[in-house]
Amino acid sequence: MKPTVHDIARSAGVSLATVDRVLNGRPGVRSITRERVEEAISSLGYVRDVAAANLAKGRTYSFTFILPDNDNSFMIGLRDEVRLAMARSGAERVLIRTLTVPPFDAEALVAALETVLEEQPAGIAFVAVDAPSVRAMTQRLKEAGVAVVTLVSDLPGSARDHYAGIDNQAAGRTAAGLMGRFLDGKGGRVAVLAGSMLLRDHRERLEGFLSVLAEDYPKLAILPVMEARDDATLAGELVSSALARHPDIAGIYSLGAGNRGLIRALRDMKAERRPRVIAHELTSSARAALSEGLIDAVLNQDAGHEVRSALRVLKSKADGLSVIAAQERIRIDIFLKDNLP
Amino acid sequence: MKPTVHDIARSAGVSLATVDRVLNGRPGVRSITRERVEEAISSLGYVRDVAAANLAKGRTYSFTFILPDNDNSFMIGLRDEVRLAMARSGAERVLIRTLTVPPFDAEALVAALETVLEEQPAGIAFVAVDAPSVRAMTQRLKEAGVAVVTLVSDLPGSARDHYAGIDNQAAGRTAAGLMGRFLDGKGGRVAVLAGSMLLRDHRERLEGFLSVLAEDYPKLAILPVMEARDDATLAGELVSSALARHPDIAGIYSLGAGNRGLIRALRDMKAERRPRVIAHELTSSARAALSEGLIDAVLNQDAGHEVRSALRVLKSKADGLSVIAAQERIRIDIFLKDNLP
DNA sequence: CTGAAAGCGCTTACAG
DNA sequence: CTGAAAGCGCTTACAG
Repeated sequence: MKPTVHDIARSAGVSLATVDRVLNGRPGVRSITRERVEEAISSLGYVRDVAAANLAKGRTYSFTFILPDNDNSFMIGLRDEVRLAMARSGAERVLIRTLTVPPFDAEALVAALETVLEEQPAGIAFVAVDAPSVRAMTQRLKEAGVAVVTLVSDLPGSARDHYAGIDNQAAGRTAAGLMGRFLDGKGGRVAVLAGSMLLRDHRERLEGFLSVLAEDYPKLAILPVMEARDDATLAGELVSSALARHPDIAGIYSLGAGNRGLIRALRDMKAERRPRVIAHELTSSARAALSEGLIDAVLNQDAGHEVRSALRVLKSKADGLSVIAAQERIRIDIFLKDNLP
Repeated sequence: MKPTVHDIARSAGVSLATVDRVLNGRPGVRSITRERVEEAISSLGYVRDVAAANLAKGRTYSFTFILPDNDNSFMIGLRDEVRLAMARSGAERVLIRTLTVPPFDAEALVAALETVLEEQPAGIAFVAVDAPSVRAMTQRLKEAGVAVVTLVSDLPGSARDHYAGIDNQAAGRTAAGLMGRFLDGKGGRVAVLAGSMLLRDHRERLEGFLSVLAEDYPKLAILPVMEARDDATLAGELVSSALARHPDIAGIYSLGAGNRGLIRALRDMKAERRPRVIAHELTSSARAALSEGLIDAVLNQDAGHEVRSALRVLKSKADGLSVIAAQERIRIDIFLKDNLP
């Protein structure tokens, strides 16, 4: 049978309270006693029953998610997933709070984190804005013993415990690998539609995309990046005018949001003139465009997975447990019309 | 505060034991009493604390995994993942047993299931062999109240609770969608290398592949399917001779195991003559071939995810809980050399 | 510095 | 048909 605290107490000749003190690294135990207990723990091969511990502690994990109030489909979906997690969380002694902040606003994010810190939650997940002030704040959170997970957008080099999101460089490289093979034997120009170069994930995708094209497909000519600020109308205009100016555009990589405008521009073209198109995020309009054949491939990050993973990691960190790395890796899903879920 | 059994007992004016009987649908409660308790449960919005219940029950879930003793990389990896899960399971009152059986052998599988049934486990996961006897056995397992999950290979139309594996039809379609786009503007023949048409997953992949090629890329000519029985040597010979006979082979879809032989044949060719190649399962040799540029894309099922998902589902079913469908969908991973994990 | 006792939310014999 | 009491594995005041 699995050994329990009782077995350890008996074997070490101490009381339950002392076992508990040693188990949880609490002070007030003579080192001789501590050693006796530790000896018993390891010789019996004790592993703590976390569920029982939490029950006894009457512990409810309180976690806060800070999400930008962006109104694009992806962020809406992300907020929905957090809401779903909140609904499920009751059964698992987890209390999730949500805070929304204006997007891309480091000051607002820092202010929100400050507020949350005062509530002393067990953990925080937030969509990072890449700024020194956010890094400094993250450091303070960690010093206060709060588990910190960045969600969707990372803060590399900061003190955060974990990043729940995709590798955007790899996503860009993958898009290039696909595009290069799609256009192999055809040639032509490649257009890139981005949201904003101020966004770290967009920059990283672009970087990955360009580096692979340059290295593996040098014959493909790349047009200057168009920035549509994740705005569908602007995206549509930019794409239409680029297509008008360069009739030899053979491929388009849309690495940001606002795909509805892109799709409209594509639909306006003659079918046989349409370029190969790779876009991000499987929104309902992207899904429709895939089925219709307007978009060839969609790279997707699963918001549900990201939220569940963030939660699992927060819980593990709050318990001081380790995570299963392979399980928490957020993958880049690639969808063609043929493998739509 | 979350209501507990005590609150219900007080509110309904009964004892804890009676609350428990109603909660667990056990007999021996007058219907008037039962109604009073149910009234209290719903009016207080009670949700049971599963962790506490399991602690009280002293319950250990016992699950059995039945795995074929195939020696290809994928099956070896699958068995490794089950072993990892066993190592982790101690902490969660889960006991996992493993049984290996000869592959593709319905009788052996049925015999193994029979043995396992006598041990009355809470649940069973097995790599299905598609046969009526296995279906009948599955039915008996369910009648005995055992949770049943098929792993990697499904048994459609049977009584199993869940399938933890990919949609192989969709995988074949996806391969075709990629291949069609890779060869668009080039033309040529497409060769298909399979393990055995007796394997349901191979048949389904082929079916998906052929249907999309026929519908969307009618200009691509498809050579008769080669069956290499998942044997690397045979695969190498078949591919080499096909390439010799048909110098215009522009694409190869390898939908089974035994890719080492295929890779050898590819390496022997002049680089500029090499076809586009799509294969299955990210084994170490496939990974190397991707990096080397011998293989263009690998469709992969993550054995670790499949095992963890199977376990989660078995646990939920054993507890009579529902599962998060989106979380348990096993995705078809697509790897280029650019997004290798 | 250490221990006895009560309690977390549930279940389980046992008694009536 | 119903209930009082003990117990699952841990933690937490409180007392000494």
